[in-house]
Amino acid sequence: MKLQQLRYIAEVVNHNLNVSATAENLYTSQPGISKQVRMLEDELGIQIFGRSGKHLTHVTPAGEQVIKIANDILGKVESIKKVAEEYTKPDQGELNIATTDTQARYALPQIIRQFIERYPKVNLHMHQGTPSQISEAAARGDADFAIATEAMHLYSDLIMLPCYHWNRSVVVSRDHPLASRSQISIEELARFPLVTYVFGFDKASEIERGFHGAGLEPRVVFSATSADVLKTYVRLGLGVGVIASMAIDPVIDKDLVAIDASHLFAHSTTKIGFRKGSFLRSYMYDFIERFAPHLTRDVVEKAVALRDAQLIEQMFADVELPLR
Amino acid sequence: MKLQQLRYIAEVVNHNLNVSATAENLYTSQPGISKQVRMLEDELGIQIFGRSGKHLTHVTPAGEQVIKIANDILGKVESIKKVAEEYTKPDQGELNIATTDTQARYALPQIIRQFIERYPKVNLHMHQGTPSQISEAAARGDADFAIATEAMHLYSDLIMLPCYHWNRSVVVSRDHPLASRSQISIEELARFPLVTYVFGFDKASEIERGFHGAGLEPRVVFSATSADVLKTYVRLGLGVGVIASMAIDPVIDKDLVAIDASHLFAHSTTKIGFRKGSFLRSYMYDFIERFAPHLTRDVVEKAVALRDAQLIEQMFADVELPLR
DNA sequence: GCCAGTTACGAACCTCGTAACCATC
DNA sequence: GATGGTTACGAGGTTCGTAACTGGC
Repeated sequence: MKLQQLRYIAEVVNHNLNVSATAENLYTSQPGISKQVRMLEDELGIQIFGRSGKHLTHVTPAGEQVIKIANDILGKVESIKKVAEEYTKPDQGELNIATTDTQARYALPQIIRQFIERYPKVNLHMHQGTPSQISEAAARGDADFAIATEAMHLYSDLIMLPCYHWNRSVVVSRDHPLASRSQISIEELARFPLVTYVFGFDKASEIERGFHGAGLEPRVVFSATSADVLKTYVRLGLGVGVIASMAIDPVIDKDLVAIDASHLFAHSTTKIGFRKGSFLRSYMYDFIERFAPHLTRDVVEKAVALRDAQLIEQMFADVELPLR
Repeated sequence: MKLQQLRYIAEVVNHNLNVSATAENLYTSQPGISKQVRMLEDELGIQIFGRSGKHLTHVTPAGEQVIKIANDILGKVESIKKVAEEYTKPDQGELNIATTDTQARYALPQIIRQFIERYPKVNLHMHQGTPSQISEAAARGDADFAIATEAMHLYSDLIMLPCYHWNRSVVVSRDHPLASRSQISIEELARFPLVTYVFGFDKASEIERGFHGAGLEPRVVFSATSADVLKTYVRLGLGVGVIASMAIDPVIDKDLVAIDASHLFAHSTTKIGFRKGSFLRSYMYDFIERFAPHLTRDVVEKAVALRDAQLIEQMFADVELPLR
């Protein structure tokens, strides 16, 4: 058994069992992978992939288990490399952050500015995507951190730590009937067409819950994943915006009126997640603490030791999180 | 980085940094290992081993971390092999049990007889040793199971599950003054020279505690690790034996008198332990359940998911364990 | 001077890439 | 016929063992 073989089977799975595509992605030849995969199967005496003729059609049950462990191994190999780099290049390395538009645009810039000032030799890469893409990137090891609000709980391979609560605001243009109001009821809001985040995406569910709790059905005429896009359509008069309060910039958005809606919808919690068993560089701990000051290295290490999502939730049950 | 290199560094550590001995043990050449170790160090850019001249003197801090992860990886490589064997040879394989004399001699024979009858193709190997040797064998992966009463908690890499409680008996020859007594007090016992397990070994501490609790100091004139040895010296009239009740055979030991001492010393708990993250073959689950019927596969899997020793202890807090 | 690790070198083996071939859609 | 996997084969590199060498105790 070779590490290379484990890499190959893991990557073949990541490429939907397409060996040619895998080869291209790994800058190697297709026959090479094909052969190593079969050699591993021969050595183990089992089929990892089911085949119809020459095509790989599915992963066998035995294969599922093997691939799961192979991914653990490959993650730990990366950990060894990171341990070494921690000694050879203390303040140098990569930091891959997978997150949503809103976080990247409104929550992270301050932190990242400070961070790159402190760690000029750390190369920072941002990966944007849907919450599930984000979580998967972290679970696969493509990203060091996943920062998002929802869907993260679906990946049991991730350690997730709560960072902060946030609320929504209703946003309208200055000439809108609601513009003069300082407070709005859910019934009033329900009369207007809404412009808000894509349902099922990041942060929609609390909005739905807010309306349903009052026996109302929201009328969403336009939805998108990015607050900037939403604001643009609010400006066009398409409807009333319901967006994260932190996504309202007093300068840029001075042509809009924002009305706090924290009494209409329950707050959401943004979390930071990373792969279980992965080694965190010192600067990664530092990043976490800059992003969420209550998540000191000690706290993070304690949470890592717990490993279980429910236990970690309990650990933070009585911690007062910041509100943004 | 090659798996072979990880194997080498792990084995060099297991052989007290003696490369020649490692090479011999792995049936390979000393220069081969030496070279691969340095190649790995070069690749990682760190020293794993500290050297004075040509001798390896110690493991560096970075090395400690790397070796820890390397062992995880090697354990998972074994898991992959076991997964494969679970499919290719369902009722076939190896079972390595590390345990103490007493368990091997009195607790296990029944179970093992049944087990080899059910699984004739499983090769069973028993490794005897002190509790710490036993735990280490399991933690290193040399043994699948560690079965012992003490010292197992020192190894955080092990999952330990409680199997049964047991008590001690006072054992004397038929002509001894105590032979006619049906019950003994701690004060009476303190008047006689004792023959019992080596202190610090398996099961001594509860005996010490029993005496100290009454403000007494036991006078141990002879100690050994094996109940059979102890009984032999009781027969010679060297002293009064205090041994595990299960180590008294009504037939073989009919020349001795055993008096229950469960009211003098708190019971001990025998545990079964195995390495965290290791894959357990079906027959291994079966073995556990035969040895401790409350440890069904479900229960074991739940405990494995908890991972933490304290949490596992809580899990069994209200379980009534059998008494032997 | 002995023990233990390093350097040097050659044989055997393995990995990988190219090219030709073949199965499935 | 296009896509994708297997077989065949040769070049290049890697690993491993033997042998000679060298630094500590």
